[in-house]
Amino acid sequence: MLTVMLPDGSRREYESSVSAYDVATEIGPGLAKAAVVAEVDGAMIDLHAPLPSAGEVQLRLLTKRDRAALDVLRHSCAHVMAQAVMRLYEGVQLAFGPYTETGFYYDMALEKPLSEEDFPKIEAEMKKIVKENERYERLEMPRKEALELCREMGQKFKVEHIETGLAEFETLSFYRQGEFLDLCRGRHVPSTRFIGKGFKLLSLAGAYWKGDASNQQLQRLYATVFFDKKELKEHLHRLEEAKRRDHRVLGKKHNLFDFDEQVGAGLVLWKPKGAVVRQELQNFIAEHLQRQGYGQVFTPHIGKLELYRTSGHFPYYQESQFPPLVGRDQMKKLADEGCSCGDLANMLSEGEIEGYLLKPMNCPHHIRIYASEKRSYRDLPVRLAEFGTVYRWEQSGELGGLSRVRSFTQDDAHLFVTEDQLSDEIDQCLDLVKIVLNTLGMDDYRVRVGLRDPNSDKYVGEADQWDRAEAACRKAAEGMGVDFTAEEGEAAFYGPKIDFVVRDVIGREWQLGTVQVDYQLPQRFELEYTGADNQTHRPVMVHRAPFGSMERFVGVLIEHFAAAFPLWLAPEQLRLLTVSEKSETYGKEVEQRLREEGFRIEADYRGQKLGAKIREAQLDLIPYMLVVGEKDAENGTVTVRDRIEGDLGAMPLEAAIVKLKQEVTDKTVRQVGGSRNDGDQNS
RNA sequence: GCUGCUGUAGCUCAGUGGUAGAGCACUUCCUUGGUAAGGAAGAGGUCAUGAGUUCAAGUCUCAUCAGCAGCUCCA
Repeated sequence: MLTVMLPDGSRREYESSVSAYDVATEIGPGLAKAAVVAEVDGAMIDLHAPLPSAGEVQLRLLTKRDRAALDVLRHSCAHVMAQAVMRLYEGVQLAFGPYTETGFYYDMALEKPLSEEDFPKIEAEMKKIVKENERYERLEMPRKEALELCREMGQKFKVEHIETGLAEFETLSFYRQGEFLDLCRGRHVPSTRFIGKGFKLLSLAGAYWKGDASNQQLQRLYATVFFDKKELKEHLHRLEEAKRRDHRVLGKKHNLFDFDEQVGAGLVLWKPKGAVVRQELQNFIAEHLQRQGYGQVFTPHIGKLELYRTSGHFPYYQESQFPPLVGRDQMKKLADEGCSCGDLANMLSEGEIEGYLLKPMNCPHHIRIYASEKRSYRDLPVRLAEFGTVYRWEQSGELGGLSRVRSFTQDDAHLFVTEDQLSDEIDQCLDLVKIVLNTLGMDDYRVRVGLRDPNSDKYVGEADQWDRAEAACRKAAEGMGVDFTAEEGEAAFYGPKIDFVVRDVIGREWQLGTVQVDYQLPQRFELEYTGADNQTHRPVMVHRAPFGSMERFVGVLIEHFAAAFPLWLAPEQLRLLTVSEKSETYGKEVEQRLREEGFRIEADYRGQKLGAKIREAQLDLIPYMLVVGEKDAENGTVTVRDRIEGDLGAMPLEAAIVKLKQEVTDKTVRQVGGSRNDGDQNS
């Protein structure tokens, strides 16, 4: 006898074999119709699969309101998509077809590659399959039979997967709907009818078999599905909305930065308006560095290869660096000797000839500053900060907007501390990151503690030092009072780290602020200090950058504010608008006064109607407009218009200055509440 | 780096192998208007670059450069 416990606490008993669907039918035909899949003792099971014949189980029936049911639907839809493709095209080899956070994909190899022009045809075929309402039928068989079956079907990826990834499984499952049969763990909706009309093919991309770049590249067909068409429409609408916040689009529209083919890929040109944002952020950090006892330094953009041989950056990370700069005389000599590029690379690696490197990191330079003086424990911590520009040869396919560039400026600092000071110093660094994020109202981030991957050999240093450093990071993260995840394989090659990770508008994650603990570089550079015991000791290093890089941070910030910056960051804080050309003289007086007070102000004296000037200023996302007309000239007032609130009325110029200055000092972040004043009503 | 797509005016984009187009922006003139678009005229192009096919190429082919999506990578 089987006892079924339901989430509401009720229980039902069955003598004969039943499925979750049978139970649902008994409870009510409405539930039976709405049920998509079931959960038995926490494990997903097909609705029509038989429940155990005896004992007691917890049963939960999932409907389209459950997120887990949506994942199942998407997985089922992936099968339908594969089925459609196989009906339409020859020689389709299927790889994997899972659901994702927002949809699903199927990786496959075809004789003739698909293009987006094929989408309507595939979608039409999928509609047909949905209408055919084929049942998803689960088949289980021993691995030998499964292997044989996949061989017969000519599905070489499935064969390989059974032989490698699924080597430990004795029994394998397949799902069949209509003529389509696929190796699959499940689960699925009962039949294709459940998929409905809320699906859409989205894009086509390349993907490597099993995610390995040395394997064959497949075609990945991206799509999504929702339980109803309305949800699909909303999803597509959200994607469109996100595109409007894209920093690459807004950066161009508002003249913040640019890229230029002639300058080179991944090399940012900061235009005056973008430079203001970056400079204000730097000033903001610099103020906190001063408070926290940092010393500001400047170092060159290049350094000898010897420096990076010592640090370990060269030749091991050569492929992500710009190639070394070799002296002219040396190049000539080598050329005369008939030396090949390969020979040159070898000689550089071996240190037989010297060269310079565009710096990929600032740490070695800062280390040499530390080493330039005899240090006592009384000097520690030594905190060296620099907005240091570094150069990395990112793969061409990785470049994108401000998020991934080949030259970027880190708000970098290196702390040289005693073992005893380490914990407090890490805390102080984390505080700084939190101050930055709080000030800007960015609360949508996650914290990641990056630990070494025990199976990799890319790390340098002793295991016990790593253990201590990792423990210090964990402890610091715990002390922050926010959720964090510890992730193996996310450490730097010299030590573990604590990263602040945010998402951009298209859902990609970016590491911003970072704090890293390092026992290795002090050792490689043989750094020392004299302790209270008059013995020589080795300092520990902390690398930290609250923004990460100015480029990436500004990129994220543009998307965060949709380019409508708070007053203290706005490239153009104020715009003065004259009601008519009669007020130009008074306008110039007011403009000059505000400029002297330190505001970034522009004025619009054109013979246009006020309404037109206001509209332009709104679309340009100017925080405050100062309207001056003949009445203002008489009374010595300005009529303030807030980008968000609208007309605030006339006030004496001096009163406006006080108000605006206060908002700048407070770094106030004011979010748009209304619906029509975020400047993109027209786009 | 790999796969696919894209590159036309400052911006967003039309353009059938046969004389280069629109909207916005810009310039000039008219309008002097108090809180989201006043009117008229004008200027603006090596169709990314280089080769090829063709009587003829923005359009077809190839290469290069750059961008986009995804994959791989990110000290």
